[in-house]
Amino acid sequence: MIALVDVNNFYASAEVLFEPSLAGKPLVVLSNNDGCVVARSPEAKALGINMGDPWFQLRADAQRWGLVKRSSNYQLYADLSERVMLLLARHSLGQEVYSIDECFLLPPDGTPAEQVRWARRLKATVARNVGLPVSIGIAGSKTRAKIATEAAKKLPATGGVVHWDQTPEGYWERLMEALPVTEVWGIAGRLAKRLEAMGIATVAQLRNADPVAIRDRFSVVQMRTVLELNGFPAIPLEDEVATKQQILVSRSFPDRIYDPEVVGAAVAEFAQRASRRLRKEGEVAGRLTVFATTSPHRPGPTHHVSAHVRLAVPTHQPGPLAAAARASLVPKLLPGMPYMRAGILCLDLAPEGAVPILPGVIEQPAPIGELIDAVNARFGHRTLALGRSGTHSPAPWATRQADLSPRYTTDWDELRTVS
DNA sequence: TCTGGGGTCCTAGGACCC
DNA sequence: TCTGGGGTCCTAGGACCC
Repeated sequence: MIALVDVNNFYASAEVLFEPSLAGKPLVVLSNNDGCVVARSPEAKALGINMGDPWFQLRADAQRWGLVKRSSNYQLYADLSERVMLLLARHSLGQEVYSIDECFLLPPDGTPAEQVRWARRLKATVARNVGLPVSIGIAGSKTRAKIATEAAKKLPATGGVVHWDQTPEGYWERLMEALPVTEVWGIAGRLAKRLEAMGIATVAQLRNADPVAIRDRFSVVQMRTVLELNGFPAIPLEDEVATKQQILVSRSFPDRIYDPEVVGAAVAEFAQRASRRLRKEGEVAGRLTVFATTSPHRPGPTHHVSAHVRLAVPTHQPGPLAAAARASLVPKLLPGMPYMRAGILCLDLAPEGAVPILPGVIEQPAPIGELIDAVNARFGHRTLALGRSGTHSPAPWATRQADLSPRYTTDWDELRTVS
C-alpha cells in the first residue's frame, strides 16, 4: 500500500499559522510580482476564486468580499515543508517527497483499520508539532492514493483520512463514474480532449480502457495510469533523492525592460543564483540555455530569444556562468522590445570532479562563489555581487512583493514576538 | 496597467555507424 | 519496377505535475 500526505492549502495555511487572525477569512497567496493566485483558503475557494486567477481581475471585488492577499513567502514555506517532511519520514517505512506540500509514504503493514489508525496519529502529530493540517489517502497505487486524498480533503466526515479498502460497497465505483477524467493524476486538458474523442470522459471509463490500446494511442505513461487506476502499482515509490537533471532560474519582471544591457544584467544575476544552487547540489553544468521573452498576453510584436552555450569547462562558478549567459543573450536582443521575462537553464549536470579536465589546456575559474556566499551570509543578501548585476539598486528585475509576511522561522530579526 | 516558477518524462525524427 | 537492416545518440517539442 501507498499513502499520500498532502498539506491542505499549504501556502494559505502557512500564513494563517503565524497570523491566526486570518483564520476563517478568505485569503489568497499570490505568485511572484503579486501576479496571480497560487493558493487559496477554503473561504477564498468558496468565493469562486480559481488557481491562476490574475490579481488585477480580483482587486475590484476584494474589498467587498473582505479578501486578504499575501505575497508568496517561499523561505517560510520551504522551512515549514522541511519540518513536515522530516516528521513524516520518522513515522513511516519509506518516503518520496513529491513536491513542497506532498509526499508518498510506505505505511506499516497491517489491516486497513490499523493503517487508518496510523494515518490519524500521523495527522495529529503534524498538527501538534508543526501546526499544519494534512489530508491522507491510502491505496494500492499512487494514482488511487491521489484520488483517496482528494476524497479525504473534500469530505469532512472522513476526518481527513481515507483508505481505499475501507469504504462502503460501491463507493469508488460511483465516484469514478461521476468524476471527469481530468481529475486523474497525469491527465490534463490536451489528453482529456483526445480521450474524449475516443469516448472516454470519466475516470471509470479510463479505468476500463484497454491498457495496450492506450499505450499505442498515447504512451507508456498513460498506460501506467490505466494500470494504476485498476489497483496495479505501475509507478514505484522513488525512495532515493534523485539528483537534478536541470536547474532553472527565471523571473518575470515587474515592469517591461527595453534595454538589452539591463536584461543582460538580470540574467547575470540569475546565473549567480544558479551557481549557488549548483554548488548546493555538488554539481557542475556543461551547457546553458539563456532566454528572454516578451509578454504572451499583450498584442503587438513578440520576441522569444534563446541562446545555447556549451561550456568549454563544466563549472558551477558564478563568474563563467554569468559571463556566458550575458555574452550569448545580449547580442540577440532587440533594443526597444518590451522584455518581460528572462532566465537561465543549466543542463548536462554532472557531479563536481566527475568530468576530467585536461591539465594546462584551460585555466580553471577562481572559486569565488563560496566567498561571495560567505560575505552575503554575514552582511546580508546582495552585499557582494558580480559586476554589472550589482549596480542597479533596486534592480529593475527585482520582483514586487507588496504583502510579504515576515520570515518567521528563518531570520532572527523577523521572529514572531509575544507581548 | 496588471497574467509564476521550477521541474519531470516520453516520443519523434535526424544524423550517424557498420 | 526496383533501393537493407539494425542500432545509438542527440535534440526539440509536447505533455504533465505542483
